[in-house]
Amino acid sequence: MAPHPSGAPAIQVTRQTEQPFPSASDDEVTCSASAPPSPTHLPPGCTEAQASGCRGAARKLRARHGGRSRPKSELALSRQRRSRRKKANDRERNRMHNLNSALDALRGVLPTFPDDAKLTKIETLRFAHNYIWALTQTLRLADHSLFEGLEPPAPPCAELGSPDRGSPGDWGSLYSPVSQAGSLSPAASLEELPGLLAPVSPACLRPGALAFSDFL
DNA sequence: TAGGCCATCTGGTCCT
DNA sequence: AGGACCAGATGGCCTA
Repeated sequence: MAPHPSGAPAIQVTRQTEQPFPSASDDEVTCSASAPPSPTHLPPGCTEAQASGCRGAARKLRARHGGRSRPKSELALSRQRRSRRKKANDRERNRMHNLNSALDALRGVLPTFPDDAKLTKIETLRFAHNYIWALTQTLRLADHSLFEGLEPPAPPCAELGSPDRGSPGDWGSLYSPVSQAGSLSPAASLEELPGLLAPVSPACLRPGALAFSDFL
């Protein structure tokens, strides 16, 4: 594995993604910007308020430009549209890259074998969901045993999924050191997980006890 | 070759 | 107005 060599991966999911693109110098407004669902092309005659939907917008535009319309050539308009599209595409690509980075970070904190095939996106999300659920259950069981001063309960294999589905995708590394090292840091209380988890589920660590697919 | 996964483009909608 | 977000479309790559 070792996707995150040292320290927890920093997942920076910001509402406002950085924009490597300089602010546009667009100086003109096309009708389509404020018009109702209009396809790619500017409705012919739109700026002349022939179309009822664009009338208000056209008037506003004229007002903004001091009452003087600035007709643009078809060429200029299309060039402008292309430029905007290109910028939007760049932003979208960047956004998806950020999303994928976050997904990679998530993969990094999920326990997998080094030779495991990379989880797909949907697998990663499902795995994470079920993994969190399993950890929660384990913590709950550990709390129980602490309160009652008893031996830890039986290995919660049943809690972790269907027990007897050992398969090529065996998943004995659920509580492996690799999975614990620095990867569970987001929640401070989780730093004690290794100690809590270890005694609780020895039987589940047996190869074959847990199938990777149990968490998907 | 079919099917799954993915990246990218695109237009629409919502939000600031 | 411009950016973020979303979903649909499309094409490429890979594997069974």
